[in-house]
Amino acid sequence: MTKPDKRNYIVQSALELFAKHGFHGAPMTMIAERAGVGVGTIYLYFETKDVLINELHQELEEKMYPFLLNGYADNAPIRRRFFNIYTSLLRYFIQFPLDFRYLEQFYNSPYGVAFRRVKLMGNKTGRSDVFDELFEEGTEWQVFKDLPPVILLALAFGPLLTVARDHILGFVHLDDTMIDRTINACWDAVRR
Amino acid sequence: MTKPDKRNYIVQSALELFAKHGFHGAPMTMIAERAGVGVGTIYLYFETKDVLINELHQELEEKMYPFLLNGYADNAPIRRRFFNIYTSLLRYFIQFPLDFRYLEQFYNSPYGVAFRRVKLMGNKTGRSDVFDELFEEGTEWQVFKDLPPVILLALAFGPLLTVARDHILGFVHLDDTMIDRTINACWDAVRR
Amino acid sequence: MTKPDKRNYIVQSALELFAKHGFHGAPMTMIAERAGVGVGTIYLYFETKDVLINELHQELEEKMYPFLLNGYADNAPIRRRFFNIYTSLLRYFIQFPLDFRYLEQFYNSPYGVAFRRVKLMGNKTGRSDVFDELFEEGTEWQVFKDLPPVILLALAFGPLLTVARDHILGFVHLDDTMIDRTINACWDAVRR
Amino acid sequence: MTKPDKRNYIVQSALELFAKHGFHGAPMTMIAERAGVGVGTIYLYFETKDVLINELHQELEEKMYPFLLNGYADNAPIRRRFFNIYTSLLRYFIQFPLDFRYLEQFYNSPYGVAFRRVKLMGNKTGRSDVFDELFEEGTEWQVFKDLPPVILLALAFGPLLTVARDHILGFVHLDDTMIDRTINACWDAVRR
DNA sequence: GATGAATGAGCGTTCATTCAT
DNA sequence: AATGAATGAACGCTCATTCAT
Repeated sequence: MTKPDKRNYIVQSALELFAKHGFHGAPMTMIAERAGVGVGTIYLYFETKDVLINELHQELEEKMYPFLLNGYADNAPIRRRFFNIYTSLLRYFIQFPLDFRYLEQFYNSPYGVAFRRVKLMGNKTGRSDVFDELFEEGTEWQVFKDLPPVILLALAFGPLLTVARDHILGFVHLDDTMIDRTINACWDAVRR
Repeated sequence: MTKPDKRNYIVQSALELFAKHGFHGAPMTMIAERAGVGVGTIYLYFETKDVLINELHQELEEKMYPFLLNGYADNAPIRRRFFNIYTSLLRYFIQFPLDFRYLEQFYNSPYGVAFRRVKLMGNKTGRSDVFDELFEEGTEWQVFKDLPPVILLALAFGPLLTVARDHILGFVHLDDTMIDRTINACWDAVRR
Repeated sequence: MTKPDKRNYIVQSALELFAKHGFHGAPMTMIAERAGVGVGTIYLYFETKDVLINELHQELEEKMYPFLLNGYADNAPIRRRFFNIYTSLLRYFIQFPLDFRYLEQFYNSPYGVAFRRVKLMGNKTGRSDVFDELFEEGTEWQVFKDLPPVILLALAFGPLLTVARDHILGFVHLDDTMIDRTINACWDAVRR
Repeated sequence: MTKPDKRNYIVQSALELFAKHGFHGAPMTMIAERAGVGVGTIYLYFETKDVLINELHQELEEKMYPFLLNGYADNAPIRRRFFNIYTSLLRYFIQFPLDFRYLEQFYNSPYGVAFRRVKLMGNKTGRSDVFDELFEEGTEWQVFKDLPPVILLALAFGPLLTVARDHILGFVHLDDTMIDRTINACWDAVRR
């Protein structure tokens, strides 16, 4: 097992356990055991549990971003871009349910709130940029309803999160058709 | 202090502390202290901390239900009923941010998942009934899009949760106009 | 076992273990076990291990103080007072070797240094008062050598500490005669 | 870097860190880092941390010994020899506060107690020899009080340790005059 | 010889739960 | 019914020591 391997095993183990049991339901010892390393080893790569949680979030965002941008064209019509990116997002959630469950926990915790607060104040690089751009442009061209960006975002993001969770928990099954119809409904919500 | 009084103090204290600090950030001793009772007393009314968490949820739903149904008329047009109930819901969240924060945590935890699983399987009384009825009828009359009820629910619920949280966290301010526009957007999402 | 009993068992256990093994050689679990209580119980009486260490020191000083002042007369000649208090001190160390070993560790650690620093700056109540008085008066009356109080103190305290330790470790045996001769020698050191 | 160089860097680093932070406040990794070597390297030269601590003590004594004997003449009068050696000792402590702090910690720990026990039983070479000789001869010639050597030693050593510590901690300033007066006072303590 | 990533026993501390009063 | 002192398993984290390279 080479050095970066070990870090990956830890990250993967943490992802799975945090996703399944929540942050405080997954002790460091359990993460270490599942990763096949000693507890101390985790602390070679992550200063504290908090750091592990935050870096995991960052890695996930970095992994998700290119996934969302796949096939995305800056100059395509807004509607197309909307469909493209939200379909990608929902597919991503479905394809990587662990990531989704993790991110949900993250944003629903002091970690995520702190993160959003920072993000909404200073404008950081990362996921929101492309979403922000889309909504700004759509508002400017009067394609979208006259609502604050935060609410427009909520109208599209909110249902997707709910729907993805329901799918993962088995309460509904999202095939391609259903995904498309769902995104369509979100589009109806935001478009003028 | 009569018996049910004590129970109420405990419930209120638990609500506030869970809402503010999360389930594992609120020790039983702290709950007892704020409620003005001994720790042991809590265990007279609630077998374990888990039971307390679940019963708190149930009480909140029971409190919310009449609030939502205020002014609700079974025989009103579907659109009106939709606006009525979702506006009530969003107002409730805004008016009782503690309740909202609590419920959010609850549904975003193993407690809530278990609860929903039970609810969606067997047919329970409770909140979803009136929503279910609304969506069933709306689908039947072809007012709503041809989507599974779970997804229709998500299209209206999802944004409301997101938007309520953003309001409580101070990321956006929801006044009456904004609430109305938001519900309108949700209506656009579900209506055919 | 009544409530204050428990605290006493803890204090006694901590004293013995700190004296024998040093602060970091005596884990809280070991202290609890020897005291016949659960670990958590210690934390009912002492906020942290540091607090336990500091309160133990304070209790010891409070216990020692009346012991030193036994038979001490403010208006006796300086020489008599000197003999009285230093004989008492040495006897105390010999009679309570645990206390001595504990205090030695305490003053030889960041805890003790911090304590002395505070004491030498602001003038606190406690042990040093009577010693200080003695040296001030003795200097004023030109009974003592013309040296800073800190050094006069060292000339009497230093050998006593060394000698007490040697006695406790069994390197020398201090009977009454030997104690008297030792104090006499200290007197020769400080007197003009 | 030649082999003995590495050992020296380790020893120096250990001295500084033990002196500043105490034995258990100075992890092996920290010692290695400051020495500019790998942790494993320390274990090439010292079997365990305990061995490192003990060998460090031995090296310090070996360094101190010639320092004390500087200008010391076996055939000089006892008084002169006394002044010579104790002045040297106090100067050494002041000039090498790191050494002093280290030695203080050492003698105030199980390490030091074990060391002294061995020394007082068997007859070892080292520091005490010249002190022992001095006190034996002084007692024989009736220059010193009729006290066991251990106590005579304590009467001179004790104040010096206390006074050196107070100087290093900044509680008093020892210039040449003060050093001389202090040694004088010690002489008064031991001389008949 | 030299390294430093890896280890896991052991630390100080917390907190859901119990039970004698 | 009501209490809160008492408990100890379990937590996050540290660090002396090892060993493959």
